[in-house]
Amino acid sequence: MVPVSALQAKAARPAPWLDTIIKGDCVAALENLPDHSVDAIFADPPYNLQLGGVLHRPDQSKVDAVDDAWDQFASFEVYDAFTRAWLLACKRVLKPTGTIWVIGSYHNIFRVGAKMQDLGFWILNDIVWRKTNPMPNFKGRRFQNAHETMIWASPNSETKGYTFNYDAMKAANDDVQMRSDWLFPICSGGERLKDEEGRKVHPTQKPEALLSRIILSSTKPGDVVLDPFFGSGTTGAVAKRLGRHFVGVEREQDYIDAAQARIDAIDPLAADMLKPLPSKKSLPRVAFVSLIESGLLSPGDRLTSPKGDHVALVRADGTLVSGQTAGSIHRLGAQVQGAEACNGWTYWHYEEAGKRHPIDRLRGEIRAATAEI
Amino acid sequence: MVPVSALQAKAARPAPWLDTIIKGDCVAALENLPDHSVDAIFADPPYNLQLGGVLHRPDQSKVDAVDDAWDQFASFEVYDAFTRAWLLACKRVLKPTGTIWVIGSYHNIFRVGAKMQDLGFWILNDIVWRKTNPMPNFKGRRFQNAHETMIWASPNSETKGYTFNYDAMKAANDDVQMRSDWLFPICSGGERLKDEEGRKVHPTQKPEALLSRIILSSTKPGDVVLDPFFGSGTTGAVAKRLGRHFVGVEREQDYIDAAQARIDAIDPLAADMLKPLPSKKSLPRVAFVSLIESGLLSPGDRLTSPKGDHVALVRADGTLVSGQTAGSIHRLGAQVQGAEACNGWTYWHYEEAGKRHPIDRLRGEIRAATAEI
DNA sequence: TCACGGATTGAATCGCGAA
DNA sequence: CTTCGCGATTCAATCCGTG
Repeated sequence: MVPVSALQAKAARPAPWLDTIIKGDCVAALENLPDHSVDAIFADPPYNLQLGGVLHRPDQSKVDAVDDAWDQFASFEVYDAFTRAWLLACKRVLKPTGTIWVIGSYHNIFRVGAKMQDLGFWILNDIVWRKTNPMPNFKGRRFQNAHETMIWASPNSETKGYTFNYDAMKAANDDVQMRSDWLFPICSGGERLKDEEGRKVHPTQKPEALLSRIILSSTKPGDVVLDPFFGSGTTGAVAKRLGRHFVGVEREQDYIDAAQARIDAIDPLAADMLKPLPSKKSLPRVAFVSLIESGLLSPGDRLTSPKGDHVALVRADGTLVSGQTAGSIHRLGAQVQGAEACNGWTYWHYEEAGKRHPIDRLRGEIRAATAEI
Repeated sequence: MVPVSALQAKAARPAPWLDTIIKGDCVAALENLPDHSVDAIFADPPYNLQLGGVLHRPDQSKVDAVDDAWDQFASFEVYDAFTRAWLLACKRVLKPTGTIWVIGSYHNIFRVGAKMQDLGFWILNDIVWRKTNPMPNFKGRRFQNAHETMIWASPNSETKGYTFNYDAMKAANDDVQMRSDWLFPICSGGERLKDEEGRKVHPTQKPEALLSRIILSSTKPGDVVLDPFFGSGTTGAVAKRLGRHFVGVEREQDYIDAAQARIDAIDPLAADMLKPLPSKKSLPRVAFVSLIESGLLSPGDRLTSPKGDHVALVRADGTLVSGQTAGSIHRLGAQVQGAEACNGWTYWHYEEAGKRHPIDRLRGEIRAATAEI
């Protein structure tokens, strides 16, 4: 039997694979990770591009296409088997409350998405990355391919408990909900990793802005983000900067070297720059009765619906009464509307200086008086 | 043996299904159409939404969800079999030079796209319909689902000969290539079909603007457009207005009645409003030698590369000579650059008033002098 | 007739934790 | 395991009634 002290030491010691790049094939390498050990996954698998010959621009320059060995598959069947294998490995290491992001183009994303559904992943959104500066269609035979597609999914249809920083996304988007179409430039300029001869290190390096939104939307500080196709390490770089842990898997030593150097140069942001915008649910709970106890409301006070067409009286025990029926602020609000549910805090209003205000405002006063900094 | 005159009469008589709505299941109904008989297909199949209970808005009103019987499938397997069947039927009736459009959401589009690839369709683009006014995410648990996806494909990987009105799309897009992300409002207002009680006739009526861009981009006037899930008939209405023929297949009589009345009320646009923008390739061909024949160039004239670093002389037979080598404007242009191919019309320049101009300008003068209106 | 405000609505896989 | 209480949650556009 293992002594308790040893167990405690083990629990306290961080996993050896945390914040490292594991060299090897993604399915084999993931066997080093326990079940349900990562909070989020970003996967940028080979797109299985099926290119014909060499493509030239109108000025005769050659398009530097993705023709690397790792993007070559003999058939759809082979690609599907590959997809199934890495998705299963990812599903095993992903926490039930975690989520996975997969990016692809029309060459592969339909096969990947269908396989994800077959394996029980539950799609939460498909997100379109609209490129500000996509490559033109040189032959003029199709529309300019100006976007890529990401699938955001839960590992099963019991989607309870996954992280979505709704309020942060909304605040970042001028206080309206973040949409499923995102606009970003492709990775270029100083952000693009180059070797000594100025050649790009990786043909499909993803922009940090894209990973930043992904990580900020669906993980919390301290979470572990896995990237099974680590490449040039954008996921690791952004995770480190944003105070998240990363694990990368990559087969090619050149990519590993470049990614490691890149990540080593990253300074994480200060913790107070990463403090998540508190969701309303995470605010301390205030019982309605404490408004009475603190004197903000008194028994017998008159509350109304937003338009004043329903009236209720405050009782000393923190219930409301309206006509023959009494109940909590929520139940009575639902009842007078004939609705199944109601947020009593925003439904019931009190009057002050001739104006109606929701009692949520009084709750805010209590919270402010007891707030931590 | 059928007399020749009967064959001719048959050829002259339009097919009985042209510009009609065929009632019935799409696979069975398409058996009425011969092989390779339609130029384009727009398919808006059931999305297979898998909704939980009722969804309420923050104001407690109920969301009118798509819960029609035609969108119910027992499993992914059943949906896949359904998809395979109608795609095969479509593939048979589609001309080899025709193309197919399929629209869907993340619920079904990945399965549909994978099945299309399995059946040998060759994807030309995936197109994102970005909605200006999508429904919000009421619970704040996901990103606002603000787009749908369309797949544009050729029936096989020999994609030669399909219609893509590149220049018209480019001209319509402020003279830059049309991208793969399109912005349109959802169908509402006066365009949305309503019954006598003001209820929407069809839960998922598509906007005419969307079909208009599809038809204008990938068909020619007089082409036949098939819609195997005709619904409220947007495809037929837009096809008729744009001078294309349509065929619809629809199971529900209510939808057929509404669609037929809608189409009957459409006035086709005048033919000269539909004249396609001539693509550059379809402009009358001009032989280089005709520039000499018409006196715009003379034998012995000096042509240069765009930067003046290569020089060639015009010969009377319409070839160029540079140093030891001679050849067409295209071959010699490629040769002096060490390139495989070259557009000699834009590569070779003549000098006028101290400025260099491509000889394409002289070609333009010849075309203008012989142009039709 | 126009301006303004309130009501309605659209392909939606839409909560969480304590008891 | 289920049940139940708490209470969080919407954007753009059209339509309609009122002044």
